[in-house]
Amino acid sequence: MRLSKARKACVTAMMKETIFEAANSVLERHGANGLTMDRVATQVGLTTGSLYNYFRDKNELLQCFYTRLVEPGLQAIEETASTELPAPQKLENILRTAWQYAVEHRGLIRLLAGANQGDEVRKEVRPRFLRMLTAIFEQGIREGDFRPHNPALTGRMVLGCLTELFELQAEDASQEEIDEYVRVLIDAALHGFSIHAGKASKPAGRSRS
Amino acid sequence: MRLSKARKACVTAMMKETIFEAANSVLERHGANGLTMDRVATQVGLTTGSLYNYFRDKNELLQCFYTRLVEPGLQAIEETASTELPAPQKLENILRTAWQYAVEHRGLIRLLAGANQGDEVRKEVRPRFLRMLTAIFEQGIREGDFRPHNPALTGRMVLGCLTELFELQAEDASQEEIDEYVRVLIDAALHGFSIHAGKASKPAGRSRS
Amino acid sequence: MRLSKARKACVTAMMKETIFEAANSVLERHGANGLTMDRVATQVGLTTGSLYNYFRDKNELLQCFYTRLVEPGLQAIEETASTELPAPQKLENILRTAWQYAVEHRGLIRLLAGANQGDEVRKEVRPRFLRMLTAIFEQGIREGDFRPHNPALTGRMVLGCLTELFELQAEDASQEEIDEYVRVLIDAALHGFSIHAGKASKPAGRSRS
Amino acid sequence: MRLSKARKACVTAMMKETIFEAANSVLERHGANGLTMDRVATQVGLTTGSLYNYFRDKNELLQCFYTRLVEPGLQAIEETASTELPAPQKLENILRTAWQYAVEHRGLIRLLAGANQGDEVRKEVRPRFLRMLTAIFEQGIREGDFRPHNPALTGRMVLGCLTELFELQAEDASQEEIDEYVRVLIDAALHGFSIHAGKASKPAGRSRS
DNA sequence: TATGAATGAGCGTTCATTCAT
DNA sequence: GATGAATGAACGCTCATTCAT
Repeated sequence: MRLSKARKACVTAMMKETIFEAANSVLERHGANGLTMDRVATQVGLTTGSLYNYFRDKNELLQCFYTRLVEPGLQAIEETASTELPAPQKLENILRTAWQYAVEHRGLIRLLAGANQGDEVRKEVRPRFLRMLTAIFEQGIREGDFRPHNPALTGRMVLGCLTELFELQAEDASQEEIDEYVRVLIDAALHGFSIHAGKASKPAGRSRS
Repeated sequence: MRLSKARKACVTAMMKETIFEAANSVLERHGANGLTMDRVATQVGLTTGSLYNYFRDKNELLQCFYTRLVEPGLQAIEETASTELPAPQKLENILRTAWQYAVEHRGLIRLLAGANQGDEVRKEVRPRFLRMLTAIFEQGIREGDFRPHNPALTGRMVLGCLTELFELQAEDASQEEIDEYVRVLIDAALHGFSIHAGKASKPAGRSRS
Repeated sequence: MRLSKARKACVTAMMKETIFEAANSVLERHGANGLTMDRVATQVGLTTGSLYNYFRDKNELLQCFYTRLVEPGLQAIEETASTELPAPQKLENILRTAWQYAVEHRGLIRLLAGANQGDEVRKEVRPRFLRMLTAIFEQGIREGDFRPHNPALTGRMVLGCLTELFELQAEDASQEEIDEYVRVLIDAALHGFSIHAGKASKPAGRSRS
Repeated sequence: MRLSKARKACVTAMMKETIFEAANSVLERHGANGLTMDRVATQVGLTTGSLYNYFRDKNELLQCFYTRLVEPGLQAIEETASTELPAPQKLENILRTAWQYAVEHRGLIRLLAGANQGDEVRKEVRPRFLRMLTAIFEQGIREGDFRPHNPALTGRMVLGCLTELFELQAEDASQEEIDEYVRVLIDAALHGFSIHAGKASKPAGRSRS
């Protein structure tokens, strides 16, 4: 009896997972506004009504994206951000971690990009992300890695670039492209593109060819 | 007879314009998902059905955003881009022009930000914008203003930053904030934030004052 | 143009009336819980969605019962109650008026009897009716027509009897039966059924101590 | 084998009882329209599906209210009614018994008051109650306690007043109020409220014939 | 017999779209 | 051309009911 109860809970949890992944996949294919309970159900091979055995309502399913993806993702990233590394290194790590996340959960991005549906999720994610990036730029300035500037704005920029990174991935870019994107972004953040800029930092090689 | 025909065409065109502007205003107030034919009609002072005398369907109305806003906007920007200026200056001009556009057509941004509705429009705008930005970076590299790098990627980044600029405006940021954002962005593009960056090349202070 | 606008308003009003009557008839046939937008629509010969051209939502349609039936009905009855007649006569008039109303709007009663749907309506009607009946008994006591007693309770009783009157009508009772019911009710209110009633058998005080 | 069969039947019967009581309690808490199989199951500690081992469908469960509550209640009342007491006394006893019942089974009243759900139950209860009350009035008339009149109608009235009594209780009236209500009702039935108590108002005619 | 997962019909509601006038 | 009434598909959600295990 007790076993079966535990088993049930487990099965239910797995089902929630399955449904959630179905939602994710629907999200990937149809975007935030195309995320229909019906489509999700079909994707799992269920009827619409059955979903409600696992989620009280659509919102709870959506919340799931937050609980299962956003929250741990953000935490992972925030962990990265709370290391002792210098700001530029942190930035790179964060970008890579975020991108990694995006790769594994392609649907999430479309939800975050969506207009109506994931509003509550997005409302949470953006400012949190922004705060974190801002903090990193603050650190960079404080520690002398970055020139003084308004870190809230640069935080924003990186967020924008990150969004584009997701877009890149949505377009099925290769791993190499992604890698390069991150590299170039970090590089730009550090030295910009002015040719006079990195004289020393890029002693030879690329800069002149 | 021919005259009346011409007049008719003209009147129709004006009406389309009116409707389109109504849609724009609805977009501003209610966002992409709140853009219903009904609301548009009410805004113009027509009936829902009447709209279909001017636009085959909602999509065609949406297309209008492309024709009337995006297209001229892009053209303005592309003009800016086709001047003889050096790339960095172009970049700044473009950003300012784009931002100006966003200010004047707040609805457009909400459409582009929306998930489903303006998909086709967005599908057009992005690559074109991207191409242009890429070209500028190519120019900058060619002319020795920028270090060699993959310009398609930097174009993307700027596009991302631009999107954030729009977001900034959507949050009702002040003119000063916007200005600063653009300045910082240009600055970053040129020199990055590394404090060691231009050690010699930038002996004193900020690059842009 | 102006004419057509007026005409439209008129036509709309008539349609609302039609729909409302359909709702009424659905109510009669299927009871409060069977009052479906779909059924109403079918009854009118429309699609469900069309109803929403006339009523914002189901609740507004329900409100209509209050506005069109309950309110004027109660007002008519309250007018009856505010005349200069002695209480017993008022009582009779009220019962007759109420019954008249019930005859003309059979659905209303089922709504009032319903559990969920017409809750808001009923929440208004009962206390108002109760207050009125109570007032009449108060008057009757004050003017010496009725023996002193708790008029709130007798008000309740009459309300209960009235409900039964409606039930009677729901069972398709004949006019004669109804008439008799009212007569007997009035009679009972006045003299009760005790055969010894006025004899003097109750020289002092209450019958039951 | 036979024993186990009997035991089985017994266990089943007890389970039905349990479920029924759960339904009752759900009814009390959530009203007629809130009576869902799911809630009942939860209340018993079973699964929804299990209920169907004991009741073919929801209706059969509802029927149970008739068998277990209404039937014995009516029988108790009918017993009261079949005593040798004079009609007025019977009336009072019945009212008190009915009220007692209502107190003990608050759920039942909510079911009877509900619109759809308990329809079949109500369809049974009303006429039976009516018949009984009618019989009492017949007796009263026969034995000379009541003036001659149509007893079916007065039965109805008392039924209506009884319903209001239930309503009173649903509003959480105090025991005193209830008592007073019954007292006043009996009083009214006997003597009405006319202060002249019929002395002159009914000089001749009906009262004696 | 209990379970619990699944069903399917139904509800209220929205909205792009059509069409006779 | 404008109207406005009507449509129908879709959506989120509920709940009685079924059935393999």
